[in-house]
Amino acid sequence: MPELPEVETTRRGIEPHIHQQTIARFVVRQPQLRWPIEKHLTRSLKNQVIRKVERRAKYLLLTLEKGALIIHLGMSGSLRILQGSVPKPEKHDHFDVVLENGDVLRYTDPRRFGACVWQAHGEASRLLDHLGPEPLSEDFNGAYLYERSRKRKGPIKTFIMDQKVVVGVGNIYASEALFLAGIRPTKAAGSLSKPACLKLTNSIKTVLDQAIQQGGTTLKDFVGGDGKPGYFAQSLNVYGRAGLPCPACERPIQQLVLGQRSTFFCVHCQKS
DNA sequence: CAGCACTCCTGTTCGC
DNA sequence: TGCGAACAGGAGTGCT
Repeated sequence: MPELPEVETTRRGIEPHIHQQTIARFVVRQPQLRWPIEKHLTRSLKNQVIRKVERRAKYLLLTLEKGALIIHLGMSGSLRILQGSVPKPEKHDHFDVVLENGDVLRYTDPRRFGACVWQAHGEASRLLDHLGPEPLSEDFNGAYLYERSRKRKGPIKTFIMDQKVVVGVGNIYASEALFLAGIRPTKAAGSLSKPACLKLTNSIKTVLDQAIQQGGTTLKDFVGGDGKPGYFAQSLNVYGRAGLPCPACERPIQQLVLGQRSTFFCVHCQKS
């Protein structure tokens, strides 16, 4: 399921192929994603040049001349570059961005939790407006997390998954970062000490960095822009490993539900 | 504002 | 073996 590292992996994979390329056609086969794909895009994207390929949180931003195409991969989405003889679209291939040079950027998303929305230049973005800092930026640090979390009674795991607090930390990496920091996921966010906040921000950065370097985590069907899977799954310490031995102390990993999300941790290694 | 629960969807896994 | 139920999950939305 695409979290920040998977989205960044995708961005890096497609960027060299689509940057400064002109869109010849935008073909929509299934407009019913999280929000319907606007019909006018089929006409209006035509002939526009892709000026920038960026990422904000888990959103991919293709900046064109008149605005930006905001793409979210949801939990089962992927984007691939197709070159040469383009294979026939399959069941869940919902749209294609066809370039003038014949290459195709194809969006696939079985569960259709993803999105593709148009953002005209100058318009305020409902989607991007209220997002917290990027986890890998200097704005996200121990002091920031400490300050933001004061008086918050909810569990720290839920807190760091709140996109208004910090973006891009999804269910997998939240569990992994808390393991690395030795912090119990259930601990009230507001009760973390300053050093714990510093440790946690560093752990989040470390986990995300490593995942990006390994091309993301492929649990089921994630593929990067080049169609290849990620390799971070083999680096997971706790996620999805309920009952299996903790990599550090060999006691069984525990599982519980926080904020309606499965949460994994080690009772022995995550005491603070 | 904080903190929930609900919602979208389909592939996979589980229980009988 | 086959069937339906349960589960997974990002994050916007709406309610208390």
